[in-house]
Amino acid sequence: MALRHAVLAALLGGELSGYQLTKSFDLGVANFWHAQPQQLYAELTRLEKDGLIAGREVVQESRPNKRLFQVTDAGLTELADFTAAAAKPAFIRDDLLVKVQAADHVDTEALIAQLSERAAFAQGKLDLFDKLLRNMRGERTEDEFLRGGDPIGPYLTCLRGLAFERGNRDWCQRTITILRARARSSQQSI
Amino acid sequence: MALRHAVLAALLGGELSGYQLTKSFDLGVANFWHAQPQQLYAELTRLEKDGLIAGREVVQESRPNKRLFQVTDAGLTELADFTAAAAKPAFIRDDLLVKVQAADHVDTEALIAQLSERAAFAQGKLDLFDKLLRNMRGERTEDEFLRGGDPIGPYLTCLRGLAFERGNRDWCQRTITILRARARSSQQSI
DNA sequence: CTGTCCATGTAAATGGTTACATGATTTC
DNA sequence: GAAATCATGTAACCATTTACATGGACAG
Repeated sequence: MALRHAVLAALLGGELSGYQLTKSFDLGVANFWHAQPQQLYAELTRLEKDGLIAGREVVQESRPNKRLFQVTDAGLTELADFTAAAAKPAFIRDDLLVKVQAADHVDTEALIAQLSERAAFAQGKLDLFDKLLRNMRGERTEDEFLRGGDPIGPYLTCLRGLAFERGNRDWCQRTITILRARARSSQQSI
Repeated sequence: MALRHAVLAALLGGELSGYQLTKSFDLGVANFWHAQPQQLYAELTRLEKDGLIAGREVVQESRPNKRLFQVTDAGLTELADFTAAAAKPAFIRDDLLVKVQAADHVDTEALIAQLSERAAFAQGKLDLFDKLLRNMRGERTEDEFLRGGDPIGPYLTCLRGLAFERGNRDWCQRTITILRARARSSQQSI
């Protein structure tokens, strides 16, 4: 049951509406978790019912009203308890890897197409994360920010997201190169 | 619905029993997917009913009988179709990252304890993957194996697993260092 | 004689995805 | 005039986890 804690963690930066939460969880800005809008709205309702967040209505004129939520003291306690408890290891679970696992038995071109797409996607996220990091640290160098910048949590998770996507991109590109080379040499031997 | 394809991909290497499948999916040997034993047994039943795998009973003396499964032609077709279809992007979903996201609001020591544990876990997987890779390529150098070794699929996914766990370990260690340094300097300023 | 490995499941509960629904406003 | 953005949900379905169950063989 970590979605609730992910939402709590996301709200620590300041109050947000369901819609704004949706945006951050969607664009991968919240690289520490991923969730559908429907899940978020449902979770917000539950969290408020349980008193872990408090919502306030904001009336708007030329757009629908919205509710902004912020973490309560009870919410902070809940997060502290969650942090103290043991974390389960995170496993990879990826369609694309399943396909590559079967590489010897499926069409190489189809595989390469998907790897390219994934590499491009990863590059997109890389660019985004890079921008976010620069934004967070402002004028400071990375070292300066890491030593005393504030808040540090989102910066650290963003660094993990960056490394993950870099790993993704590099592996995809390398795999493409390998598969292409093998395709060429097996053609020659026919 | 990719568990079925993960199972099919895992069976490509040769026929396996449910129990043997369990082992590989458990130990992270199948780094492309992760699943509980119960899920695997259920999926095997379904796959056999759908004719994508065929099982044969193996009678044993001093241990329970078992059923070995292998992929049928229909199963291979199914895998090919799956490979041709677009893959969804893989998202990180990790308890530990949620905790780090909240780093500014929770106990630093608890966080560091968890990061150390994760780093050790990642190191364990690194060692395992390294051994697996060496096993697969035998006498050959990595380059030789990548150029013509067989099967290549499992080798490629294992490389991804290796890179992922290396990323995990390095990030955990770096994060620990950063958090410790900050804890020290904030103590001095009190 | 206790614990681990082999071997296979069922049942209940929780978590996540997909499809559907609504309606005003601003931007192209 | 069409599409995207803001704003919030409900309902049905699928996937995953957790708990429970069984039983012989072998190692310490």
